[in-house]
Amino acid sequence: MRKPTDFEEKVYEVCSRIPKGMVSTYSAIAHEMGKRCYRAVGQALNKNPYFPRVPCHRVVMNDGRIGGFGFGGEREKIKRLKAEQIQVKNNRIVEFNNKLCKSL
DNA sequence: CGGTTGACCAAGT
DNA sequence: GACTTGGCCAACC
Repeated sequence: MRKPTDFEEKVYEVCSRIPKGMVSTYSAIAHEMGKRCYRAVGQALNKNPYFPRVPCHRVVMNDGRIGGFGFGGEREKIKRLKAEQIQVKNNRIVEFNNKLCKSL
């Protein structure tokens, strides 16, 4: 396994700050780092060496879509989200604007 | 050091 | 609604 870069560590750190029952977006995390590297954020989460520690399933697209998930695919991600009272309908977060946590 | 690859985004068709 | 295009940025080869 490769050692995570500073960039990736920052992504994991920010991601771990997302409160339970809330979600954030790749764009928001990138913005928190003062850059627009939303794609790189996604790649960092795909590797995600700190799986249980970092709740990467709370990170979704800017439109409220699910996006992807390395472990088990979107199905598993939706399942995990439902366990935190975040409901997903037709591949979209229900009341996404209400659950979204933009400031970390 | 140039080209390809993504858990992306926005605008156009 | 879906599909395509161009842009974006770090990691990888």
